[in-house]
Amino acid sequence: MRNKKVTDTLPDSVVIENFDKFLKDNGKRRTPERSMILESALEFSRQFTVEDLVEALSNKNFIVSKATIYNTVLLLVEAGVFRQFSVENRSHFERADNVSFIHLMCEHCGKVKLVKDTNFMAYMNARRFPAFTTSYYNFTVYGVCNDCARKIKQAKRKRISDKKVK
Amino acid sequence: MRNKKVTDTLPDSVVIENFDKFLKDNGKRRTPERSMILESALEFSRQFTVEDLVEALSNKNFIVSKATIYNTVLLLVEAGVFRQFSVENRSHFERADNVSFIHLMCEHCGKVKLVKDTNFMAYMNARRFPAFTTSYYNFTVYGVCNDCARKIKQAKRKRISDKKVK
DNA sequence: TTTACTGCAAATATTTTGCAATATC
DNA sequence: GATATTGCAAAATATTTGCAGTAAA
Repeated sequence: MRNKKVTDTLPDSVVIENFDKFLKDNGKRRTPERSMILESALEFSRQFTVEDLVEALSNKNFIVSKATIYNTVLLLVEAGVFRQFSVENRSHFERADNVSFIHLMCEHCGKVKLVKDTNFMAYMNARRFPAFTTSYYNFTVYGVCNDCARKIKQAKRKRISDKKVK
Repeated sequence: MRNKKVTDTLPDSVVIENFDKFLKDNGKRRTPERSMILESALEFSRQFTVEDLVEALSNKNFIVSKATIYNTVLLLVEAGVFRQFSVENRSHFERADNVSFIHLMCEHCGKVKLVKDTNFMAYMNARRFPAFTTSYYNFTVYGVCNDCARKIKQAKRKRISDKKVK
């Protein structure tokens, strides 16, 4: 049982195959834009926004219009490859095979760390709710990461010494 | 244990007092707009949007500008009375004392049901994460409520019979 | 050759901001 | 009376849409 992979994510190649299949099955086309966008999206280890994608693509000198990026990420969501959610009224995306991880979101820098908790997952996977059919769940813990805690403490110290100067 | 109130939240009067204290402590003023907005916000048993508030207030013939409503709900969040989150890139608000409930969100109608799970709460209250200081958490289960499941089934049946007619 | 896709620009929706008039403390 | 708050309108931000030209199948 040790280290039995519960939700380690699919290899990228499988994700790409799955998306190709989705396109074919739905009479949609495989275009260089779509391939590049998926490839770049998979390079994010965590979540990303449309803006992040624009930047990542432009760093590779691959210029794609925003309309196409929006179109494509929504297609990826439809295909079940990524999951869309909303943070501060902006769409974020993350691999659909990441969802059963606990998300630690830092309220200060916005970064998300994924944590696996097999006890919790086992419990939740077995859990049923009355009059409700579960499709997936998202567990996000909000707080402050140590990096930011340190910065906040330093800033506070500075503010106090500034006061003394006055 | 039976029928123990679903949400053991604070009484509204206490919430109002807390907000008043927050205003006083921060050199802010108590205005009729702020009082009415808080009162209306507390009448939502679950989450609500700014648009919901506009409607609720206008039903009471209390016309407040959107700018003031935005200003006030953000103040309520700052005061720790409500929590703000984002669904489909729109701000939603809910009482901060609701957060430790499991949220069952119907992907079809968007309604949220709160469920208490003492096992889960006890586990999470004790849970610590490395290099991270928790402030609160949100556990949302996405799926389809029975009401919507029924509607979807009916719609499907209709589609099939429509096809036969063709 | 058909028609799905791309990219641009315009449209939409939500939230934020600047500022004059007003009301609270 | 000083200044925080309100409301309006304009600005900012993210996303969606319409459409002409382009390219995948």
